[in-house]
Amino acid sequence: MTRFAPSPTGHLHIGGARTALFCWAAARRAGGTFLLRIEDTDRKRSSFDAVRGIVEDLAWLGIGWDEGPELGVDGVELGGDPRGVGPFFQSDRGDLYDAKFAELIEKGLAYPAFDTPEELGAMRKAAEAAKRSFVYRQPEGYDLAAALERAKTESHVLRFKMPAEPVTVHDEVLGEVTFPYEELDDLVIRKADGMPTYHFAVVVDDALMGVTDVLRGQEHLNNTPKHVALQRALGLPAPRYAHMPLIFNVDGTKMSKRDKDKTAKKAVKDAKLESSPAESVDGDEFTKWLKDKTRQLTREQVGDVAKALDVALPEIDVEDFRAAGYLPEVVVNFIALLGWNPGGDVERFDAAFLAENFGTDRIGKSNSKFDREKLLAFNADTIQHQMSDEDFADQWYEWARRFDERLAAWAQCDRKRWALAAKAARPRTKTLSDASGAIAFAIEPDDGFGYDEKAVKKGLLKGEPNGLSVLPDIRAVLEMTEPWEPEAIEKAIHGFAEARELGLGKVAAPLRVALTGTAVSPPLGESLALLTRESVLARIDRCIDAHTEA
RNA sequence: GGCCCCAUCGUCUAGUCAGGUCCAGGACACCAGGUUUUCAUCCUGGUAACGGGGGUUCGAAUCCCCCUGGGGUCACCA
Repeated sequence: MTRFAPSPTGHLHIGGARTALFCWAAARRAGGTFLLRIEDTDRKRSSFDAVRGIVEDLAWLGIGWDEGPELGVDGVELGGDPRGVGPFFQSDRGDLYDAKFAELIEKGLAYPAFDTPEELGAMRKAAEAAKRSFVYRQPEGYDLAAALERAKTESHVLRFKMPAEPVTVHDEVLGEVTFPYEELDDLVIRKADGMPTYHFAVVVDDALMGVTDVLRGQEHLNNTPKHVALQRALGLPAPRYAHMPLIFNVDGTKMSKRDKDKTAKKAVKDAKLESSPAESVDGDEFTKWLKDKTRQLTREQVGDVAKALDVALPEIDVEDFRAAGYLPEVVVNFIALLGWNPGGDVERFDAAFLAENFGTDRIGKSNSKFDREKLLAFNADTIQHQMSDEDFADQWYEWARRFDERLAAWAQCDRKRWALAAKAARPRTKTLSDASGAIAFAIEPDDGFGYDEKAVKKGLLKGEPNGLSVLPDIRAVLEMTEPWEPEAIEKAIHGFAEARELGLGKVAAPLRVALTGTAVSPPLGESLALLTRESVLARIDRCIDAHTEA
């Protein structure tokens, strides 16, 4: 029994996705159950929208939960509560926690505390000055009965009375780790608003839900002795723990939303912009944001700014990778490799392989850096070498429906042409979002593009005979070519080049300029077939017109 | 700063637990050639690492200690 327990305060971070993936894989490998629990005890920051987003991201990655909130994602119903261990939103579990609070108070292991934030701040400062950790302890001469009485009318928190002994944590990845009592404090277990803190809720819920294996990030290692102490105090079973290494940017910084603001700010400064390039960001906000290094725009706003400046933002959340056109199976493969590997030289595998081979014994101990270059290489390899044209056409279309409406509309109006576009684009695309670049010329109106100067010089004007002079003759051939399909067109062009004893480049180059305005396009047969014959002839005429005077 | 964790190519890592088969293997990136009508592919080759110092041992990337370096954590956030 494993669980993923996100706090719904934002999008699913790529690191969180890896945690979820490993929990899922561990359960699958063991023939166990994977459970989803929503840790929404921070009522100010939690939202159902965030739950929705996280759940959709998990589903996109192919990580389905056996037990948990019953939610439909893309028509698939997930979750359920066959054992009756729910509800799965911590905010709905108040009665369960209250019973445990009462139990601890009765045992004399929990007590109310009335310290103000100012008092606590002063204690922290004192600890810092004394060069030791801040550790809260029950004051000398504390009168529990009096405090309990006072707590009836006064705002307070409930603290756990930490037993005076060291705690050893048994970790599947790191081994035995012992924490001295001097580092473990009387932590808050119930906030002033009555909600349990994370430490308390996680211990109670894992036990009540029968969780046997907890896999989480190494940032939680220092929390674990607190959880273990709480389990002992409550007489609850302890799950097995496996703490995994963390993921950072290549430069060693944390992968955080802030990176996007940083990138956008740099782009704005490089472009020497003084006013907001995006409608969603008003002038005042823009100036403040630009001046203040720590200030952040919303996800949508940064996106708008970046779009206006045509810069790519670093992907941080699962949603970012999805929007950037990475395939879910590639993301799964890549993040699995950050901290786990099956041994030997194997590195390309799918979720099914993970489900069969995953084990905490092969989780690494050291942190890793997220190298987008390698992710991109995996994605390109998958698209170009492991996918069929049909499969690519479908996935690309699904992507466009969500992230590129104009492209989706174009795809919609002629499915046969879309299949051809996919065939032409697939061998030269690395991500679904860059795929449209290869066939963009076909979407433009016939007179909707300009001519690249270099391409014109080289493809049209240079040499003897020059490309421009070849155009009328190849036009005549194309006028007669039947059927208007890649193979026949290719054959006609080759035949023409041979008959005229011209190198193929001598024909291809001017055609590319005429049809795309550039020196680059997919193979000619496919490129021409993507356009109608009328379109091709019109573009050739326009090109001849445009360059004959010059 | 206290406590805790970690340490193999630029990056992800195999090898470490059971020391010799490792003058350290794979992948991405990079460099050089080649194939290709453009682009993208593809092929061949190459550069590149056991953080430092002490031990233990016939023998250490592998075991021990110290140092150095990196990271986590020290909330009424999770």
